[in-house]
Amino acid sequence: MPADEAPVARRRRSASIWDVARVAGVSHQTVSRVINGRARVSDTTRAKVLHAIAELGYRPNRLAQALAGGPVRSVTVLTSDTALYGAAATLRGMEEAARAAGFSLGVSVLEPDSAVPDVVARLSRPGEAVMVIAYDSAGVRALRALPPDVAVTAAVERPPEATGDRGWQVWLDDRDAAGQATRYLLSLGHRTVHYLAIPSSTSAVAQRTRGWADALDGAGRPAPEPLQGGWTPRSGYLAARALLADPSVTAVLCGNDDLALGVMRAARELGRHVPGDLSVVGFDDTPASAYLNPSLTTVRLDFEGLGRACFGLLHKHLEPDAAPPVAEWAEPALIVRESTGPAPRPSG
Amino acid sequence: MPADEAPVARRRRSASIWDVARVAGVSHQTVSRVINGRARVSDTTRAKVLHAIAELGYRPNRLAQALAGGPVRSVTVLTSDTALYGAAATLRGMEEAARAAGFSLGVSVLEPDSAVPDVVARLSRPGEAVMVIAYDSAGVRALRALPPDVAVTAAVERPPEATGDRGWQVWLDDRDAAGQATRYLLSLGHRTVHYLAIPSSTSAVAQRTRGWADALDGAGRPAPEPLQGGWTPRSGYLAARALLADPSVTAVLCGNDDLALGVMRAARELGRHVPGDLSVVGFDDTPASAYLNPSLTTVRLDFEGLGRACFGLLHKHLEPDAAPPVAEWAEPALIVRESTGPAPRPSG
DNA sequence: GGGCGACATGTTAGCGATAACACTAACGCC
DNA sequence: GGCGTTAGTGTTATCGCTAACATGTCGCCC
Repeated sequence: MPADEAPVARRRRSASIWDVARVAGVSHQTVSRVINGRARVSDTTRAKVLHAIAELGYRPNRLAQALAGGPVRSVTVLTSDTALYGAAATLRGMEEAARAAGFSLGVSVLEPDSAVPDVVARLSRPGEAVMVIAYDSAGVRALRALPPDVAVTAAVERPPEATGDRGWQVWLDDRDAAGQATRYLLSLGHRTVHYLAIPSSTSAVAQRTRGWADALDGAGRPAPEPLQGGWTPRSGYLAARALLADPSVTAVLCGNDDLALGVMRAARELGRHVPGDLSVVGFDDTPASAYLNPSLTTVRLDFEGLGRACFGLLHKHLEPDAAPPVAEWAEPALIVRESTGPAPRPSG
Repeated sequence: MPADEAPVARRRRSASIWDVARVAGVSHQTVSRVINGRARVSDTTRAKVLHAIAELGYRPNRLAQALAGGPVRSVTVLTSDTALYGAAATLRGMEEAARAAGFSLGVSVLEPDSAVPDVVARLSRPGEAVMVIAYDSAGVRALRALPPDVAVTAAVERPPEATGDRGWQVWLDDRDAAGQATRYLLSLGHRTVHYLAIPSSTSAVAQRTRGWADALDGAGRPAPEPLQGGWTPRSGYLAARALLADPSVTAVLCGNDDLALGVMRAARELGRHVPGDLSVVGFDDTPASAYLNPSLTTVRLDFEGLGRACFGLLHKHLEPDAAPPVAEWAEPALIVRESTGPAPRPSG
């Protein structure tokens, strides 16, 4: 009985390298050579094969290519929350660079509590190439958990201690920028600067916190206890409701722009004018920050460039000869806008 | 030369199903049975195999699994600009649902000008499962270009004309919400409502535009020509600089929150108070919108739910028996905040 | 006690490609 | 003419896995 007549729609198998070979009247290996172009094939043969490929609508099966030991050209990104600007922008940069290099990208999101074996199980094969966006503790944990047989580079919040690790990690040197922002606020006459931190990725003190504290220290100013915030505007809002009860607080540096947004909202509700009574500085320079009311003074961070570089690093390791040199990314830079101003004159 | 150490995987071939079989003293097929759990294996044998797997740190190679005809459980998402809130949030929803179902997700970003064959070439194998985020024309083009052998579902801006297509597309029914927002503004006493549109995905009139125009029509009000905006705050800002020169404009409905942000900025610079002189409504309800100054009246769109549903649909198609029913997503809803208010009394 | 299922397992044949090697024909050189 | 070289092509093995079929081995029933 012809199987064709079955009512069930049969999945017409699409063309394989063998079909192309048959149509072109050559061996499958010759087809492979034409596809990969790394061995010599005569022009007439090549033309026949290309013709057959077009006729059959043949596309190489990447799974089979990879299995058979061909170059893999696919990378998995491990990241935690893509709702966060930094992670999302980094991912964009990675994607862009990967696409430019002809790599395809897989994305796997880490839950705050995802177990290590789970993470490892997501990788599709041994030797898998991975990039980790490790700005928070989930990312850092995942990075540590990766088995030694995976090729990995990472975008991290702070430079690793071990020098051996530095080669395959990239980060934004925002310590300096945090200091710069702090000094800028002091120069406006603020007695001190309060810091509302984003959650840190490790137990160590974050770079931004360090930069802020060092700048205060350098100026001989008291460094208040840094406040621990979250990532969201809401979290900044809640923290600021408490913080701004203290009238001596006139300048707040925030770990990201979302926190700063929440802080400005809280200030408004408490009748504190920004920048008249309170100066606010953010981190990230999200696209919205220039349009806020008031527009936000912030530190521009080149997450996309970092993402591109992270991929570039990985590419370099996977294909040392083919990969272009790893591009630089921009240094963090303070962007002064409307949310900062001279310290208020003490009333009375 | 210590730089070599980190990311490059030690090329020691990792354990295969054969190694496990040897260690456990069974055939490789029995190992396959244990892994997939869909055939009977005695408890003692299973225990031996599991022990061997643990001992060797064996992980199945998904490429080989897929190639050999096993279930594939991986999906590629085609999207254009992940910097846009709608696309990013949809992607998050898809990712979340895919992860919950044990699928892995590939992401491929469409350039505005990416050629059709390019897009098709990105798919890793025939029969690939694909989701398309088709809120803009690049997405719609990609959707149309997909060859018939790929399983595809899509999140689209507006319902397809052909009823046959409806089964595998999902969309947010925002026409009604646009009407609701428009009627709300009219109820505040505004004579009419201007509309600043996001770029539309097709040549047809977008749902939001329809909803807005219909509401004005239903109220017997003149419908001004809709303004064509882009996606960014800057684009809203520029459009509004021109629009707000006309003092009769008292209410603006914007195609997304970013445009609204730009409009509010322009209003401020032009000395127009929001909401006193000008009411502004957005679309999306981005996380920031509640914290803006003034906080933004907007239409909440459940992009994440839509993304989850889009995956659910695909899952249903790929594994009709195993897939759970496709979850509902929330209806668009108008969220009234501070950026809208009574129409200004005509001066003089 | 022989035949028949059910169960548990092994064996073989692919999936669609690449790698390694073998082979053929044309060419140059002495 | 003999012989090595090289370009072009075919043959075979292999990647790690699953599907389909083959092979035992029980226990059960007539």
